[in-house]
Amino acid sequence: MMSQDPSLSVSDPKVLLAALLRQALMAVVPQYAHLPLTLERPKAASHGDWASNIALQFARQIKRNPRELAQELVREITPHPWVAKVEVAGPGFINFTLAPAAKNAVVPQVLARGVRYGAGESTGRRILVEFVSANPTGPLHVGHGRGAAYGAALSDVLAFAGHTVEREYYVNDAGRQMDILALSTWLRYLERFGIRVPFPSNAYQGRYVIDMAATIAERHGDRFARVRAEDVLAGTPGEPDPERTDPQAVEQRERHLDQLIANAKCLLGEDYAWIHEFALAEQLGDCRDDLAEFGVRFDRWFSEKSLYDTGMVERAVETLKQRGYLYEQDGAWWFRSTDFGDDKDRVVRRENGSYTYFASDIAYHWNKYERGYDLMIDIWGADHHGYIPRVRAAIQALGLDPEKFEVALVQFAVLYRNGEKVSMSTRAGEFVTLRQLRAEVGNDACRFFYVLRKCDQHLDFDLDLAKKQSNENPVYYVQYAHARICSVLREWGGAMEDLREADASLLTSEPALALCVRLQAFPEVVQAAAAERAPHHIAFYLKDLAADFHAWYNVERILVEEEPLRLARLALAAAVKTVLATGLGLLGVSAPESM
RNA sequence: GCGCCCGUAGCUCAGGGGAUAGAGCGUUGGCCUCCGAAGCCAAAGGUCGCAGGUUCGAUUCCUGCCGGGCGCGCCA
Repeated sequence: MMSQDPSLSVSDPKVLLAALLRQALMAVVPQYAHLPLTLERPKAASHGDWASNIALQFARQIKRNPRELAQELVREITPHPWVAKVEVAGPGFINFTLAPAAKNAVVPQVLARGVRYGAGESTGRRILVEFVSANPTGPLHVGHGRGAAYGAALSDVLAFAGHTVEREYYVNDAGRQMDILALSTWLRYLERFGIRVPFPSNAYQGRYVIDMAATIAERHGDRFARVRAEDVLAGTPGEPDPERTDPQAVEQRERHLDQLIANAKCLLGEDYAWIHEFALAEQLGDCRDDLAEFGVRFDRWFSEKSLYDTGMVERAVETLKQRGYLYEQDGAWWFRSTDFGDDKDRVVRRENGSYTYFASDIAYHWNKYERGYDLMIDIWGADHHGYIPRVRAAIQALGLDPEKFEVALVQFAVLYRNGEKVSMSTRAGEFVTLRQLRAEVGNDACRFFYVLRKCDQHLDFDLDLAKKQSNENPVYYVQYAHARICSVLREWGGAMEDLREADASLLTSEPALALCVRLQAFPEVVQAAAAERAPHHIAFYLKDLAADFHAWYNVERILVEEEPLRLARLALAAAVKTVLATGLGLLGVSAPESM
């Protein structure tokens, strides 16, 4: 692992310093030389480029005065051309100041590795990321958009960090919600033929349902309309007063809807399945197209229905029963999730014999485990947080390792226009769709804004800011830096290959070296973003990188007369361009050559 | 009531057991004979919600409170 002679073949200053410190520890306190080392970038420039607090952290257990220990360690640190200064500061920090050569050495490294600069070595870990997984019962809205942007960016960051990542969308194609969609479509279709059944308040209100009904009518005429309104309504309790929100009224509305569904199935026979499938295909196709246009792709669309078809759901429930985690009460089968810390036990099989959503979800997660991943990350809306304990409980009850299961909760996104909240009501069908948002602000701004916050933070999405094509908009700020570099490279007109030979040691100004240090930090940022499941680190890094570039650009001319210096500066600019493009790519944002 | 998330500059937010707490926007003042001014530089702006605790050291960790958001179905 650690080189015996750190002066040889070290390309990363941090690795070098760690080795030097380790050697010093061996010399001073050999019995504690195994202690974990900490090296961090100090906030204040006067504290050097890297600082270690080991003397402070271990002074007590070594029973030494921290400053003295630090001084002794410093004396034992082997001189190295990359290290300009080592000093003890404050209560016992060891501050390292690097020589310019330790910083500008990053430029040829970036150019050599190109788009792979910053990529971690393959870990061999297989990670499954499941995200979006919205019911295909209507268009994706802005909340789904955030989950999509976060999941896609996280997946890409994990993959870039060295893991083997699969992206999956769980399609809820088997439940009651799909029946409600099929019913809604059919009722809208009947309306076209003058068969007036009052449209239930809890059915899908959206315009897209009417559109689907029109499509069916165009293709099949009145094939599904040979019924009478009274037959459709037969046996329904009717809808209570729309004003009523008491439990009885809510319950009656649901019964009303369920009876309509039952009647539809009965009246349509085989044709019901046709409408059901048509609606599913339409909505899923729409969703898929929407996400593809958004730059979000999946390796697998996993059907909930397939879990029933292959008997997985039944098998999962039976297994839990055999293991003694189920009991019968009120005609339903309950899972003892409280045995594993859940607030209450949960129904897996209803009184009427049908399985709950939870049952198929148990089967789904079991299936994921059987596929042998090292880690499974589910990305859910924050409103599902109460669901975590029961899924984890089921995993444990099946004898699976809960450590391999992780949930990232994504908080809501609230849109603001003209400084005011854009109101959204799912009930009235007045929600802003992801499509509308993308059309209004563009894919790049959407993707960037969505991942600008950590996922557990509420997101205020300022539409006006996202649309602005100016310096106020962070997306353009970063993209502008990229375009600006492309412009300079065009102006120069040479070949990238020539830049690999450039003498980066000529880069010695403070702004140029600061930029080099920023480039050096990129691999660390990638690793941190992956480990913390926090792609927003990439976004913030890109803003910092762009800022450092603009600052340098404004004080030093790149296309100077002297050939070696010109090539050195071009090489630095090209390295920045490479990392900007890589980082933007991880977030699904384009890196324009001009704008 | 219980659970989860959040309280950091006027606004939106990073950060996080250490040394003087950061960025963008907004405000104010500068910088284009010069590679893209969609840029840069500078100024101003803070009791890191409140109170205890742990620690050599807390804005960071723990507890309690206050404030905001979201959940708590034989829905998915």
